[in-house]
Amino acid sequence: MSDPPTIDRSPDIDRAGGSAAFSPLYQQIKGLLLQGLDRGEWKPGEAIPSELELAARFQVSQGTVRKAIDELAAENLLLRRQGKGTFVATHHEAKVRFRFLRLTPDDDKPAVSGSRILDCRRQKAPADVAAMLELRAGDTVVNLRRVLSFDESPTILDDIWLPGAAFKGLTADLLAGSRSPLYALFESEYGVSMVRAEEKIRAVAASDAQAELLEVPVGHPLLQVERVSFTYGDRPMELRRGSYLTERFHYRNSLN
Amino acid sequence: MSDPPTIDRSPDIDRAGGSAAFSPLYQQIKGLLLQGLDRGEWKPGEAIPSELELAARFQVSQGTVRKAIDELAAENLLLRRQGKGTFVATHHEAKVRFRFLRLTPDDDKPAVSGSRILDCRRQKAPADVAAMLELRAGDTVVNLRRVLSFDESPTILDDIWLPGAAFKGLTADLLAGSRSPLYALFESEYGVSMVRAEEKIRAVAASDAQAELLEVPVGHPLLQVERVSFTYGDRPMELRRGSYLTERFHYRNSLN
DNA sequence: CAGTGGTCTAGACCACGTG
DNA sequence: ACGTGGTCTAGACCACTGC
Repeated sequence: MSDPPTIDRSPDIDRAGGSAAFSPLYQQIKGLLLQGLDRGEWKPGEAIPSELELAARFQVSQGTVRKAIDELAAENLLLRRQGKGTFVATHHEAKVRFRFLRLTPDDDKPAVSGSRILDCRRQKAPADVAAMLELRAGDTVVNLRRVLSFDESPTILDDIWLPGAAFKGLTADLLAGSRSPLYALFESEYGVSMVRAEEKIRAVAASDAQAELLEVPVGHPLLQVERVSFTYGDRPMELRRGSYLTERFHYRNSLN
Repeated sequence: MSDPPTIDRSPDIDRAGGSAAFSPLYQQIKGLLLQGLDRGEWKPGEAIPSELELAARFQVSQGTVRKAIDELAAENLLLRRQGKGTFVATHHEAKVRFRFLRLTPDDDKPAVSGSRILDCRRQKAPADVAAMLELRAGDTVVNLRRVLSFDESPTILDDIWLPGAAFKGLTADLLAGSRSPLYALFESEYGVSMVRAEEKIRAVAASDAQAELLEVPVGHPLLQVERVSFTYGDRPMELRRGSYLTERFHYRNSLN
């Protein structure tokens, strides 16, 4: 049944090169939990075992498991709900979605949104894309382009690149028939959970193509957001280049 | 000496309206520590008392103090240093500064920076500024405008508004003679610690005035960042409207 | 060596959600 | 009534810093 996984309880002796790498127990537990998440042992939205159960499985105290879970919850990988259990975060919840969707209406109106797929094709990765997704030159990628509209007016242009190996069978038709956000679909259909992202933001002038799609003059200022998204082992799984119209929307950010 | 401050240990009975507001002990301790920080009992850069000392003072266990400090450290108000103590965060450390300075060179070169003060005057707050700083219409504010250059080329235009009451005696001369970042100066000279900020980001076209100062054509795309910064009690203490040139720099952001 | 924060444990009890 | 996470405690020991 529960083979207690490999845990190193040695208190600092017997390590290569003196006091090299000291890893607290709870960090090791955290690592084991991360492996479980990565392996899909517990799926997004599901509950993980209770703290006492994990403590028994890993042969540590409840407090140690608790501290491991605390960190994963702080990183938004897990979600604690008192009285119910601890759940794997999922992009199907609005709360998680808002962490990645930073463009918001100036007046906080709801705004009806629509997505139009321009293109969805598999091809060899351009050099820059391959580098950012940590692929080998020539590996296959999926390139997806779309326009998002709010209240019928085109507002976001997305140019998305995904590793081909992980997203077999992703087609424009499949996307068109989906009402859920992209990351939710990645999660449910391809088992890829986006957990963290890095963005680089610039102001640029709209190109001819962009201008036409967004229905603004050429040269119109656009907010350009280049995002790399990561799954569980800090493995990059998406490169997204977004161009936003910011006349009635803005990108919100909090500095803590 | 140490009057143990008011702490409510009642376990949920005797509260108005049933199970209204339950506040754990460690949250109350956190509140007391926040008050101490706000009052300036411990200044930025200084150490706060040790966990054991605080536990004795507040009549709780070390673990409870620890949990309070953990949260304040997670919010970057305090900084723990093993073996040394727990310190009040300060904008004089590079680490803190980077949390608020998000514009970075595309190639991570150092880049020599310079600041030129355009203007620094006291005046009655415009309505929008008053609202965002939670001042009364007609209260005095300080308006500060400056250009920041990197490697001699003007890159950032700042239009900064501060509550006049808290920043008495702030002049262009004083600013010109300072080599430290603005927030470090606010901290040392005026006892105002910026702790958190909210930003709204847009792409806009450069106005005549902006174009001239940044040495670009009128209409050139600029990244416009409107920031409200807060001190300890979530009290807004600065409104900053920045316009950034993003040809050789970008605004970096992490989504967690 | 003393003092600080960091880890780990064990146990008691509370608050919440669901039967 | 039960199981979950949440709080609080007390004590032992470890790791880091500085005298």
